[in-house]
Amino acid sequence: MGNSQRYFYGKTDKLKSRKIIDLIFSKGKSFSNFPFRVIWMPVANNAVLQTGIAVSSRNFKKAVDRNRIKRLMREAYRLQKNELAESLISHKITLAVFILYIGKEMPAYDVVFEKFTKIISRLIKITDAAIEESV
RNA sequence: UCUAUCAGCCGACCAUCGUUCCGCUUGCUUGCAGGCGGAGAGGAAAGUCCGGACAGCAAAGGGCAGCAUACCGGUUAACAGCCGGCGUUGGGUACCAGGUUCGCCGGGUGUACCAACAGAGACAGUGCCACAGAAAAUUACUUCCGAUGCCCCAAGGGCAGGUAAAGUUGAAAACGUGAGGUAAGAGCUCACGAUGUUUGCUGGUGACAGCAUUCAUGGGUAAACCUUAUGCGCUGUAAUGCCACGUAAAUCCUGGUUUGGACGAAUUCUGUUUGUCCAAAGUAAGCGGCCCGUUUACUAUUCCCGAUUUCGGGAUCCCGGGAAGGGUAGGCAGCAAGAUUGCAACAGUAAUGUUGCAGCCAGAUAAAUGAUGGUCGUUCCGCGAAAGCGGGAUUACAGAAUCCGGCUUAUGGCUGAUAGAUUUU
RNA sequence: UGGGUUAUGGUGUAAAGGCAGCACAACAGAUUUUGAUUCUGUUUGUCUAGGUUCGAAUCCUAGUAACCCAA
Repeated sequence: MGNSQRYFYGKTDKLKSRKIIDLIFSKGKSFSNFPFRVIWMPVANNAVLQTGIAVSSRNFKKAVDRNRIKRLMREAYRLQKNELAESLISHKITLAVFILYIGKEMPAYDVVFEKFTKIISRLIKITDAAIEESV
């Protein structure tokens, strides 16, 4: 790492393991910031921060719309997640996060971007608090 | 200009950041990070409605059941697709005769036009056809008649009986019109016509068409059962094979024979024990429904009880089958060169096929192909005589998931070709 | 990805091809000083589009929506 000016969201940064996803959904903690719902949990893993993204096919029947929303979410996350990663590195924990879109209408990119800034700052706050508790 | 059909295309470039795969390269922690280069959604990728390829079920046999298809010929790997033809129905148009209130009306025939057709069989059989109506398929309500027979008997009437021409109903009513015939009637007979059937001839590969002939005329429904013909074994790439990790080598249920023959061995030697092979029966499993047929297996240690050569019952071990349950959620192959794409020539009415040349064209797996800005192009709105200026949009339907051939459904705009209609010259 | 089932008033559910019912709900009226209960009446429907048939909720074809299963 150390090159924090660059904004990657590659293969290793994505949460792909079925095992961890099942674990996170059954035992992880969550909060909502409409139209998003965030599920997170500290997990022992090789990567510092892994994030998954999903849109319900119940709310969006067409694959085109689901892909569109996921692309917007990925873009917003990619540009803002470095702050969170740095905080995690300084605290020396690894985190798994899963973000769901629970709205029922197509979002605009500006709204998604603003919501993600709030989500990221809240995640940083929460992890700091958790570390202090455990210490 | 509009409509229909067919074919083609859906913005271009630059900058910044990013994404999946491949190749080269640098670094080391040997599978990760950086750099450079290349490739990266569709006509329907969709629905999953058909047909195949491919894989597994040992091999994929026969019959029944089940499912699908249904005019003919061609095409194809195959198809319920496609192409060409045949027939039926409807429309249009032309002609013919008729009626007319001169506006037109209904009928018949032909056709090189257009459209639709689940377009085999209702003369193999069974079922069904509400309400209405006499009657919905061997029937008779109102009628008509009562020649024949019987009764009252002058006329005439009644009954038995005959009849289905006329009437009403209905979606559908027992070939149509005319004449003969009769007691009244009836294809009962005849003429013309309609429809079907038998046989023959001609043309056509064939569906079929034309002509002659024979017999008939009792509706509809097979997207009711069914009959005939043809085809189909079942399951699907999350199939399947391999590697790694891990669990349960646990639990429950069930099966693990009999007879005969040949050859050999042992022995207490004409009887026992045992090995191999063959045959028959039996049991189990497979050929995913059933039957036939067929294939494979029937290898087993020790102990206890009854009985005491044989045998019966039970437990344990081993093997086969099944049930429920436990574990894994990682990787590789399948998996991207093919019924392939483009162009040309040839064969064919066409669908399509053959040959030649050139090309390699997505491969993800919580699932890549994106975001921002600018210029140009396209288009919309407003102002304006115009040049132009300002603002907006950059699009419809829609996102690969094993791969192909079709079908169906959703779809905005632009370009070209063909056909038709209208207007102007 | 592959396979299957269903669709009938606002809700739950019946109906051999022949008048589309039942219960609850809603609304109105009666009873009651008022409300509840009870009684009477009314409204609202075969998922959509074609086809077969004289006639379709039912049969056939295509579509739409909802649900379920395999791992």
